[in-house]
Amino acid sequence: MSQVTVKDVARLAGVSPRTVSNVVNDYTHVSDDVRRRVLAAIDELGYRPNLVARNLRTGRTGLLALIVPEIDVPYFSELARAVIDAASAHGYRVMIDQTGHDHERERQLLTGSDRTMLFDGILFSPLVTQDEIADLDSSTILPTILLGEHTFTGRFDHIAIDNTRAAFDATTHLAATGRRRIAAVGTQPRETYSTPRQRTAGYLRALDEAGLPHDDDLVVPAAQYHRRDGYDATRRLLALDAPPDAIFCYSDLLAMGAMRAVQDAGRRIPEDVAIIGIDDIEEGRFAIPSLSTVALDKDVIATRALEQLVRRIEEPSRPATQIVVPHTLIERDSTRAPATG
Amino acid sequence: MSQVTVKDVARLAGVSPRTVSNVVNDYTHVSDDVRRRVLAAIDELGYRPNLVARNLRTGRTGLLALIVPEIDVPYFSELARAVIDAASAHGYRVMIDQTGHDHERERQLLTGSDRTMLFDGILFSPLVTQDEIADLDSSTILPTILLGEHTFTGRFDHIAIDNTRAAFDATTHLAATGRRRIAAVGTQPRETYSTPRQRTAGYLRALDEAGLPHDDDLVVPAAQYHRRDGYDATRRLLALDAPPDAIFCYSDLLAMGAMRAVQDAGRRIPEDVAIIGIDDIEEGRFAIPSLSTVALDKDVIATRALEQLVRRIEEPSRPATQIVVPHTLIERDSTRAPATG
DNA sequence: TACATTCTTTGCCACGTTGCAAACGCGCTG
DNA sequence: CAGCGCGTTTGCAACGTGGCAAAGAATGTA
Repeated sequence: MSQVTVKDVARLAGVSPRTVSNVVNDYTHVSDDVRRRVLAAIDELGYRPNLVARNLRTGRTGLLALIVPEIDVPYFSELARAVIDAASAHGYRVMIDQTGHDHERERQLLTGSDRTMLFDGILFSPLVTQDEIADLDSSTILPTILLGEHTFTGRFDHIAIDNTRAAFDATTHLAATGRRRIAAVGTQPRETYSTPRQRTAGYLRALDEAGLPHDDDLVVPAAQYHRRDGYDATRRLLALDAPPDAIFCYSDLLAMGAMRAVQDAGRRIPEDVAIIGIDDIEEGRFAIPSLSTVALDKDVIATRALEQLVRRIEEPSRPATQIVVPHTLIERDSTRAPATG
Repeated sequence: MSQVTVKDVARLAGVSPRTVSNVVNDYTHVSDDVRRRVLAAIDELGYRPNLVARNLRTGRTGLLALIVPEIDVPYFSELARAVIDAASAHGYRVMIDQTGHDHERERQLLTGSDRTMLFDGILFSPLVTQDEIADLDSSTILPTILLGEHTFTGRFDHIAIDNTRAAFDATTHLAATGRRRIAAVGTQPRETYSTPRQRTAGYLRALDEAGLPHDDDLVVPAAQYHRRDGYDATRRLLALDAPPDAIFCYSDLLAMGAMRAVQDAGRRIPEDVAIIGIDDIEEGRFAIPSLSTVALDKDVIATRALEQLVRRIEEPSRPATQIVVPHTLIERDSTRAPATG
């Protein structure tokens, strides 16, 4: 456990500490002989560079922070996997923070008011905050990339999803299979959360274009996007005098709960009720029935996010950019057209 | 972005840098007047202590590494959530590395041969490595806690699960509901992986105690523990001349794939085939039918692991201990006794 | 008033590393 | 053989912080 330093290596190899550093950092002009001796000494002593010291000197830590609401929500764990892999390709490692849907905590994490100066950059996937972000002075915080929000303020780099369009596509798909009473699950009581707001907008527009009426009874909030919330919301929908024949859930996880609720109520999917989500989590592919969804390509999101972040770390003053990642409708068993139109 | 240091604060507050440090660290003997002035200066300049420098000085980083095979496997993402929360309670933050089932990478991560000296400790959940761990000299690496393995070598602190017993309980439960041909899914080609070996041992012992014969055809390997692996293994089982009437999967995720395969084959759960897993992931609670399982309490695992790790960080030379976390059989719909015994 | 005691504040230094630029050594050229 | 240039190695200093112990100020005691 005792720290072996460049000095120890230098002494053993019979060179200066500085030369050891040169070897470790692959400096060009090092003779083969010296390199061999130094490497042998490193090996013998089990020397490992102290990253903290190195980073104090260079100002880089090689660490990024990924901030998500909850890591055990499949969308975020799948995203985290992609992010960690993408970061690894750029030589970075990823620390994960959870906000637990807590506004104030999101803000703290983002401004670094507690987690100071230990990271080279931040990847932030805000579930809830929006206005707060706009208030922040982007020049005072670390290089930051926002993931998944759509409203672009010009202050932060942004890997966005076209939420409105995704919701529109999902709802239109349901209408195209002959559904007439299409419910939406996942609105939020707080108006400020932009993702659900955008999805609701897309849902309503799709109803308009399909010539279907709006029905407030069919638009149900979900406090968080857990299976349980989808389950509860769907039970409420099924208890209506005129229950829906299709449910568009604002996330796949909500949809998993919805599917369970429909089957618990003794109704069939998709014959009685069709269900579609957004995210394309692995779980939906193996669900019974398999879940139709709007796929967000997490690998593309992660790859683009890391390109942007690395670029911004190297050039902090560059103008903020926005990238919209395309999505794809994936039709599976949960929305197959029923035998009778 | 430019770094504000104690010196800047000291200059503005009209005190020495050292005094600023005293204020920041809540040193006892600081006059109220000075404290006020320093805090005001900190506020005005937006000073944030540089953790890298602090950590270089104190030798602590406040960072832990959590090493798992894949973060998007629900068991590990749920475990990660618990670990991050538990770490947070001790003032630590958690960096996550994925081994991707890669032996050599597990070894590298564990010995820190690349990730040098940046963490105060390691939480390591090895899916595969076992012998390698035994070879390591525990005194040369960071404080490390192993999660989930059972074989205790006395070299590392260990939060263990009684794998043998868990598998025994699961299999015995299937036998108790009248199943006669109980399959096991999840053995590994490589004999060295101890978790599957222990589970197989428990499975076989349960068969013995229930008076059921062993049948090699009913013991199926799964390369990794993904839904797809469970699906493929189960298809093979169902294609047997004498297919099983119950399947014990070595993880819930395997079981999710197994359930899908059974239903794709037009057979009913639990009437034709009962299925049980291990892990108690949230997904299984909402599956259709809901999945019986052996629950491993991830919060307890995480809490105990952090207690141990913090203790070891403070006292590196203390003897290694092992804690076995209890498990619980949870009966749900996937193993309800069929109407006819 | 002189001295002991306690409370505050400070200067110096080191943590382990790398940037900088100077120094060294060697072979080549004129 | 002097002089030059390139390849190689090195000493010094600094990144920003906190440990240490001593200096300085304030208070209490004889």
